[in-house]
Amino acid sequence: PKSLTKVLSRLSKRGDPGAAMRVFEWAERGGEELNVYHYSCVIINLGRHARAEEARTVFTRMLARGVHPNLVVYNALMSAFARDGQWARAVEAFSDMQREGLAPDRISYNTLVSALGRGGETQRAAAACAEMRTAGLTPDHVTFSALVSACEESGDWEGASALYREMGECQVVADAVTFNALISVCAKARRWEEAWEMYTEMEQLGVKPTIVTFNALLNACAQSNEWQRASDVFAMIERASLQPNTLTYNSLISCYAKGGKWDLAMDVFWEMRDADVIMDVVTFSALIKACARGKQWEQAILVFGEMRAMGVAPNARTFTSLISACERGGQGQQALEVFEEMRRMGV
RNA sequence: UAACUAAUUGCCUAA
Repeated sequence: PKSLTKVLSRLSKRGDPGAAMRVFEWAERGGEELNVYHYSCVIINLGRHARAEEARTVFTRMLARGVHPNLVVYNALMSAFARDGQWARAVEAFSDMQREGLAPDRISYNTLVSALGRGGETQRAAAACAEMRTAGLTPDHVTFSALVSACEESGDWEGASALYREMGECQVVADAVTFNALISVCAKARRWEEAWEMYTEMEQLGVKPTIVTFNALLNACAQSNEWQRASDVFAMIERASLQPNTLTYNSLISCYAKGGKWDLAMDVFWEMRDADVIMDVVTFSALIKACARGKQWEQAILVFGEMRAMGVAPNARTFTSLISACERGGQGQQALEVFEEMRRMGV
């Protein structure tokens, strides 16, 4: 039974929801004694992929089999709803859990706060945090990070920095994820100065930045049109002994796309190729956008061709940028052809 | 910067 759990959890960590599911169903059919650990693995796995309905189905099947759900199962179910954007159903699961006589723990509250935050319900998220205190649990760095992230959608950087101050008052120590979230809020609010301030604060406190930190800073450059600073931020990555990833390069390309620097964006593309970093649909869409803004429709078409050659499937956003590139270049006929190709591809 | 622990919570990109 323990080894079956290990297999299930390993399969889900490798990001293969189908495989874990098949193993689970095979074990179920084989008359294997399935316990709460097995069910939780599957629910967690489905939840990670925002497949809330299936998670819910497994949950009911578990009840039908007479296996009693514990806190972990309820927390996982809430998380599944949260990822699927169904905060109301996460709240419902939270009440169900209480009705079953289970006392929500810190993770339950954190999951609830996160579910509400993702749903843009910042007021309710704050209320959940207050309720957590009433229940005798103290919010931790995870709670605060979730609350900070809840400020991102609205770009409420002032609310986020108020939370940061509150953390200090509560003696909760901010970690890298907290700072990354803070930087992201500033990025969203197009506040480069504040984003940079958060980074320096982080450095002063001796909190080690991660690649996400630099990705968020690069995004802050892009949003605030500070493309001149992008190469400096990028250079900091190597000094921190970190590896740039696809998101890093994509954000860097976005900096140059916003600034209309299509040639610099293309340089990033070559660098990405040399570094053997995987290029995805975002990479190419951002490049095409850079070409569009730089009035380089022919280059945009070339990039699109490269994308197809590499087997990366374009989506609606890719085509939007490509069509815009053609239109800006006064290539109405070309734009129409691109449009028709999009239709043919069923996008 | 050790290792160990059957499962659950917070961070980044192209409109």
